[in-house]
Amino acid sequence: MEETGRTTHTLAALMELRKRILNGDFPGGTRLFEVPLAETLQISRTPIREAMSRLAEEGLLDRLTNGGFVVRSFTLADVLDAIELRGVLEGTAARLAAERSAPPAVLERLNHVLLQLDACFGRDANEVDFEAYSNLNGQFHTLLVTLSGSAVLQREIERATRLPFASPSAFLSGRTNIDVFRQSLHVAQEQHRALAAAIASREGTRAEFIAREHARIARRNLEYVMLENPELIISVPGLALLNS
Amino acid sequence: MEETGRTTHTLAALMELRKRILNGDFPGGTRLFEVPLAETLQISRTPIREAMSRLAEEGLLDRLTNGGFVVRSFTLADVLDAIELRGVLEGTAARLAAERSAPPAVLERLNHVLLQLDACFGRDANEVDFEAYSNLNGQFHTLLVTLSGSAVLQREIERATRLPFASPSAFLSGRTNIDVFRQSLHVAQEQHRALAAAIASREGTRAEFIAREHARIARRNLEYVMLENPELIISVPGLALLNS
DNA sequence: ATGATGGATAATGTATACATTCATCCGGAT
DNA sequence: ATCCGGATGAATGTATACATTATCCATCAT
Repeated sequence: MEETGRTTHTLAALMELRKRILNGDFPGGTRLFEVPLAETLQISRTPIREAMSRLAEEGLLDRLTNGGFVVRSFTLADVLDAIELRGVLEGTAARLAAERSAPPAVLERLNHVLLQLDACFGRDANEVDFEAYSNLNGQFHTLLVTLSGSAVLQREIERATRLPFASPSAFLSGRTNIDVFRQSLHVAQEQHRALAAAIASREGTRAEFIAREHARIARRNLEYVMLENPELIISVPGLALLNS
Repeated sequence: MEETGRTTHTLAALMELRKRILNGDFPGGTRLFEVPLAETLQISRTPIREAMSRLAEEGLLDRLTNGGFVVRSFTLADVLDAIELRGVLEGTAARLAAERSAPPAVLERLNHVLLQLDACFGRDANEVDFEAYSNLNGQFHTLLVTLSGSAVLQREIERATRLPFASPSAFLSGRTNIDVFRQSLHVAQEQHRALAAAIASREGTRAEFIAREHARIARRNLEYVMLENPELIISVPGLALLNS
């Protein structure tokens, strides 16, 4: 066989199918058939099956009762619930981090990220290094989960945030560098600070609810997109698979 | 091929492997190899792979980076966290049920189950129809999730609850009809009543925290087993795969 | 002695032929 | 006209041969 970039056919199919699904090439509810996909991707049915199985694990496909897969379909309510769910889970991570003594070394790293996030803002309120912020924001959320000290929770949070629109950086991609989003970053960063402070001083309930509210920024951004700027839908990762 | 009871080899392998894992035949961390399993189960590697893929989806197996699967291993802390996580998720379901107007018809069904649960208790405090209670308890928890009206949440709760020791009926199997557990049912049922009342009167926060506390009955039962009655470990579904 | 190297072995990855199942439609009997 | 039943096709299920890769161990050079 030819080299396809030093990877297995399964992984190639996985990435290609994921890309197409997130891109909206297959509307929600579309059934994916092995044979045509195998022909399209020029590989056999075996790695296609394996890839679809993993996409079901990711939550992008649903298994049919009598075999086969369909693209999972998401209503706006589903996406809002997925965001709320992330808030609940991250809130739990924050609470546990506060209740159980979070390791000082990791807390230190969290504060370091906090300072770096501060540095993303310029003197002018509208001046923000969007790219750097997005990257550091991801680090902050990862550290928060680590701080909880719960492998089980970490696993489920990673799972829930694998749906791109439920990820903490859903509205932070380069493609969505938009006034409204940029301005929300000041609020978000203040929440980051409060969250770190609450964890450091063992205020579990405070930490939990700050994290929930923090996730709701994404909810507001989503509502803005849907109601006032629908042409942005295609710019937000994963929103292409919103149906109806 | 021979008939093996009107099902596919994949499903047969799935059920058999699940049974063996939950039974503790493969200690946590054991790597499962396709070839020996295929020989043992008298089928080819293909359905074995498919079955293992689904067990990874269930959270019983972990994928290795370079292919292959290992039995997931759980520490006591992991099990406690899984129970806490169920509490958090069911709490969220309860809160949403309260906040969003739960359909009266479903609320009615919840109250009906509540009455049936009451009927499981005899005049003597120690007299409980354990089997019926267990069954109705499952219905109650299912209805609670339905009441939330969130398909996304329902999906994740079903997922989290697929680990048997994190299920609402983990300590309610016929094999664990034990004084300590039986007595906890009175407290549990009082929480069921309070939960239904809180939802009916739209008290979201109250509902959320009752549900969390409700899950912690399982935590207490687990601690009892571990500390005071370790020989019961094998009687509680799934606890066999606790390691260390 | 130690580290690199290479090959044997054993595992998963892949293609493909064939089996089975399920839905659909057509035709005939009532 | 309607219902039942079998043919048909298209889909997944399964077995298996072969390809590829990873790992371990022996061996050699330093």
